[in-house]
Formats: sequence, structure tokens, C-alpha cells
Amino acid sequence: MAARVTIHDVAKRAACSVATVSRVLNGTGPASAEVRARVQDAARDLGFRFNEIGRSLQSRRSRTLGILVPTLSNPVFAAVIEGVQATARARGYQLLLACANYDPEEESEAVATLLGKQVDGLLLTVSDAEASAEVAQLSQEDLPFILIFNQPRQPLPSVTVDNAAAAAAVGRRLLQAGHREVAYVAGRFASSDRSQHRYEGFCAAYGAAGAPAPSLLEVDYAAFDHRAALAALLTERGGITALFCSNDMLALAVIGALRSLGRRVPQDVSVVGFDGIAVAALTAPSLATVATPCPEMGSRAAESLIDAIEAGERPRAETLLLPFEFRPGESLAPRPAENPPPASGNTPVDVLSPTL
Amino acid sequence: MAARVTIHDVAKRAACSVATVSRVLNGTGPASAEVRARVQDAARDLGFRFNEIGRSLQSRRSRTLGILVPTLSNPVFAAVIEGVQATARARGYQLLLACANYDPEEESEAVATLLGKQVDGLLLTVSDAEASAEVAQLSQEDLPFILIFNQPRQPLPSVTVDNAAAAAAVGRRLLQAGHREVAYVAGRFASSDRSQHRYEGFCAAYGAAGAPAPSLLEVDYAAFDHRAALAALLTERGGITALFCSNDMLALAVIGALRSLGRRVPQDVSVVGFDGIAVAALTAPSLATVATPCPEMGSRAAESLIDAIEAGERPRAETLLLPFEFRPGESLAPRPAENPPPASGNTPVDVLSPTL
DNA sequence: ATAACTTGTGTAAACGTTTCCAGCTTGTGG
DNA sequence: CCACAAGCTGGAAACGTTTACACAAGTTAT
Repeated sequence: MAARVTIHDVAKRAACSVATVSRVLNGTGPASAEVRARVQDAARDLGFRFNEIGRSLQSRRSRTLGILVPTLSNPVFAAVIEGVQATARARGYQLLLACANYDPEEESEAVATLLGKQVDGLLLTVSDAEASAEVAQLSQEDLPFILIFNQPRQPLPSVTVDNAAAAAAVGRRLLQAGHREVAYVAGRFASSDRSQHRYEGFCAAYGAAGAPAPSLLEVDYAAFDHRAALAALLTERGGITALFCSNDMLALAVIGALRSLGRRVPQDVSVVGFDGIAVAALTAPSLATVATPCPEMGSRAAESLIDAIEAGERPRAETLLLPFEFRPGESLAPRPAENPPPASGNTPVDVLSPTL
Repeated sequence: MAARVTIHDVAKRAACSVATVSRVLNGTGPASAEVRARVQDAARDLGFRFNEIGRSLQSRRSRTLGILVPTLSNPVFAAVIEGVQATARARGYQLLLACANYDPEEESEAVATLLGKQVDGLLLTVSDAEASAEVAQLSQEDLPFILIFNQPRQPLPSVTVDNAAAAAAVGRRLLQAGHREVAYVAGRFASSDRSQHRYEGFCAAYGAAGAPAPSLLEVDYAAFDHRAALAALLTERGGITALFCSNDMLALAVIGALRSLGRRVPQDVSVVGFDGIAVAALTAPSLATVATPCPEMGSRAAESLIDAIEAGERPRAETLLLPFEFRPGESLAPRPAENPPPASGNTPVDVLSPTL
């Protein structure tokens, strides 16, 4: 019921004009000590708070950033958002959140909605930055934006890690551990530019070592049961001793699937992930992975974006690569001796399918 | 550069008044087929999109919901938000996100900011709903809000699970497995109403069975190394064979700490969590826990909130309890036979401290 | 034929701010 | 004593919408 109290109410109570109230409360423009006190008292008494909608309309700045991620189910994105959120708040910006479920159409819709809400800038992770209609749309609308995780080949503002280099590092680790026959397991390969970069880097490392090119296994990310696909891969190419998964969530699911197929990790098959989500260190076996500085990526991106906004420019159309770090884990062990994998008679534990 | 195109630009191009443009584009009010077409063409040609700020100012409705959570590091909250996000979007609302880091002061600040942004309603998880200044503030400001996870004893609108009942269920499971000496491990007990409810329910189950009351171990949530605290508890009360942790993230950390103390889970100590985060099913040992329907909690809360908003009312001041489910896991096993825990000579694995 | 609707359209006020501009006090230097 | 600056204050326009109201033209009922 309490009708919102406006600057007019404060003005009336302080017996002055709204212009004066605005000047006093914003500390802009002069005011006598006397009226200043009256205004402040009135504002306090009435519990006045600026209506940011009115402010935004007048100033044509919403002090709001849009952030678009594929999902919140993958902790990587939550971690990024945490970083974004922290620096956004530190600099006086709010966050309007949208999830696009890896669907380009939903991405476009979300961007349109965010634009309608007059966000001052946009941070986003899209399926494929190169083929993305909404990136084009943004450039055209001339709204400052920065991609996160995406590593486009054209010059676009983005913050990520060097996916190819990181994947190559993983490749070298695996080679070092004696794994010559390996596979890359990807969730949504076709629609993820970064997943492709990772595969390329991975293959490059194997090529450079004169080892056979890693197989590529694309699994249906939506289905959480990867047993059939993995079983097929492992019997088809019998010698495979290590799997590099395109992200940690997938790696954890793969480990579960392997276990229930009776394959031990890492004794029979080694598994490496990508992202470095916190829980990966807590599992057993702990997950070998590439740790990406998610919160830092978020805050660096937010920082640059806000800088650009406040300078009235657009962010520089170049990729900022942050350092990654290979994080060893129990899921990666030296290649087993030349004995064939054990018969699958081992008590297959049923994995509970998580409700992501 | 592209100056935003407004309804006036459309009006000029369509050679009509802004009122007509508004009526046509909103489908409100009459318009001749002829002018309707002109307006639609003009809007399309100019790439017109409503400025929601202007709209909100005029309509005094922002079609935006605020959502305040303690953190995004804990996947539970990400899961809730995912549910909220889905139904909010389905009903045409956007989400303004804020994190308060479990700090009541930051909670208040965040609420104030959200109010300034004129959110139509607020979904929030606070440290302690009963002692919370911002809940009072909200009631007073008469802004529709619903608590999530909080289970206040006063009548306040909230969506959660019956924490005490769920904890009692855990207690019964542990008793059933022969664990008579147990402890409750809590992250931030003092500041979490739900953690307290859980402890009460847990104790009630033990009381009803005539078993000794569970010990209470409060650990510093910020410090990720709980080894010292756990070692102290386990030597002090030698007979403890099971730990019930106030949430899954803590449970996973506790399992790591136990491992590095040379205690095997579940052979030496059983561990049960609370929340049912997705990854808990993927770890080894998989985590026994209480699964809470996080996305459902989010969507139910959002649904009720929006209903209230659109009815011009406030949500009913009562707690909606959603069903929980005990989810068995490998981390819970029958109490070991009467032999004392093995000497700690077992290869202590160093847990990598996650960068949450 | 007139009165009373109906239909389509435009004018203008409002929503809550900020800010330009002008005007009113004072005080100062000539 | 007057001009002028400096300090303070208020009026009013603007930001992009929606919508109450007025009005013109056409339709129908009397």
C-alpha cells in the first residue's frame, strides 16, 4: 500500500523544489547548509530512495549489465558469474541474468530482451561466436559486449584461455604418461567453438609427437548415460587408454559410466577434464583437468566492459587470454602395462542419473 | 552511434501519432488496417524495439524479479536460480541477480539496491529469516517477496523442505545402519536457520530412539581445511562412526579431509550430506544425502510470487513444504564392527583446496 | 433529419528523475 | 550608489512510454 515516496514528496516536506532535492541528495550543485539539512531530514523521515527507473530514463544509462550463459547447471558458469557479480557490484552495476540452454534461438531472444531492458553492456557465452546472429546484432546495435569462453577467429572482444594451447598441454601430459591411443570426448562439438579449438590443440600435440590422431567421440549431452557410446568406442578401438573430455561435468559423467562398465579409472582408463570446477578436486578419483580462472575471467571481462561503457567506447575487438593451469589428479595415471583390459565381470555400480 | 530509435521515430515514418504507434504495436485499441500496416512496416524498417525503461516508468511495473542468494559457489543456489529463471522467463519476467556472501549487511544492501531498481518482487535466501532486518524492511515496504530454503518460525512466505523432518529421516537411516555415536557438522550454524532446524530434527530422531544426542561440530566454512577440527572431534569422542553434514559441499569437503586423515569413508566413518547437488552422485564414494527439489523450489516460488504480483497482493505468509527424498549413497555403510579405527598410517592423500 | 453511437485518430498529461536556465539574494569593488 | 559577480533556488523541459480525453467522420436508430 505504502505509495512509493518520490523526490516530490521530499521536496514538499523540505519546502523546496525537486531540483534542490536532487542536487542535495546527489551532492551535485550548491545548496545552503540549512536547506541541505532540511532535505536530508525529509528524505530520511520519509524513507526516500531514488527510483532508478526514472533516473535511467533521464540519464539514458541503466547501470545494469546483461549476462547470458548457456546454463547454470555447469558450475563453470556459476563461477564466472560470481566474478562478474563481484566487480559489477564494486563498480555500481547490477546484473540481469539470462540462460539460453545452448540454443542459438534462445540466445537471440535473450539478447533482444536484454537490449529492451536497456542494459549498458552485455557479457555472454554463446554456442558459436562465429556463426552467431546475436553477435552480429550486437555489433550492429552498437552495444558494448564481451564474449566469455568463446574464442572466435575473427576479431571480437573476448576473454578466455588459449583453448588449443591448454588442450595441447593435456596432450603432452598424456603422451608423457605413455598414452598413445586416446580419444577426445565432446558434449556438443558442432555448436561449441571452444570445444573445437580444444580438439585441434589436442590433435596438434599428438601430431607433433608422431602419435596417432586422437579419436573423436561426440556424445549426447542431454542424455546422461554415456555407457553405450563409451562401450562402443572402447571395443572399436581396443587400445584406447585415456579419454580427454571437453569439460569437467562431462568427465565426471564419463568416469561414472566407465565405472559402471567395469572399467577402473585410472587403472584401466585415464580421464582428463577441462575447466577446473571446484568439485572435481573433491571427487575420488580426483579429476585431472585444466583449471581455468573462471572468476577472474568474469571480473576481467566485467572490468573491461565497464571501462568501455564509461569511456563511451566499445571494448577492443581482441581476445584476452588468461593463464590456465594443468591440475594433476588421480584420474590420470601412467598407461597400464600391456595386458588387455580385464573382463567386465566387475560389479558394475549403477550411477544415479543426476537431475541437472 | 546508432541513436536508439523511439516510438516517435516510428510515428514520424508512419505519418501518425505516437499514440497510434503504441496502440498498434501493443495491440491495444483500434486502428485501421491501413495505418496498422504503415506502423508495422515503419517499426520493422527502423528496427524499433520498445524501451522497457520508459514503459516501466509509465506503468510502474518493471517486469523484473530480484533474486538474492548467499553465493553461486554452492550448486544448490545455481539450481534454484535455474528453476526461477525458467518460470520467470515463461511468464515474461527478467531476473536481477545479487549475491550476499552470507553477510547480513550485504543482504540489506542488496535488497536496498534491488528495491531502487524497482523490482516487482523478490526471491531470497537469507542467513536467518527471523533475525533479518531486510525481511522486516520488505514487509514494511510492502514489496512482494518469498523466501527460499529459509524456514522461519513466524509466518512468512517461503518455499522449502521440512528440514527437521528430513534430518530426522537421516537420523533414522543412520540408526538403522547401527550408528549410535554420531555428530552433526555445520558450516555456519549460528547464522543459518535451516541448519538449526536440521540439527533439531536429527537430535529428535536420536532422542526418540533413546540414543545419545549427536555432537555438534561447527567448522569455519571459509577455511577449506577441516582436518584439524575433524581430528579433534574424532579423538575426543572416540566412538563416532557417522557424520551428518549440513550440506553437500561441506560433506564433500569433509570426506576429503577424512581421507587425508587416513580414515576411510564409509569403512571407518559414514558421511551423509544435505541438498542433493548433482555432482554428489558422481563422486566416489557417491554421497548419501537428502535430495531437495531445487529447481522446483525455484519455479514454485517464482510462480507464486508472480501470481501475487499480478493479483496486486502479497504472497500468503505461509511455508510451502516440498517433498524431499533420502538418496542412498556409497558414503553411508553399516557401522563397522567393534574394532577401533585403524592407525592413521594409511597414505594420506593431500586434498587440493578448491578455489571457491 | 437529428440524435446517438462507433470507429479511428491525435493531443497532452503523466510516470520520477536530472539539468539548463533564469531569477533572486547578497556582498563586493568601483 | 550602482554595476556586477557569486551563491542559492525554482521553473520547466526532457528522457520514452501509455492512456484519458477530445474530436471528426461515418453508421445506425429514431
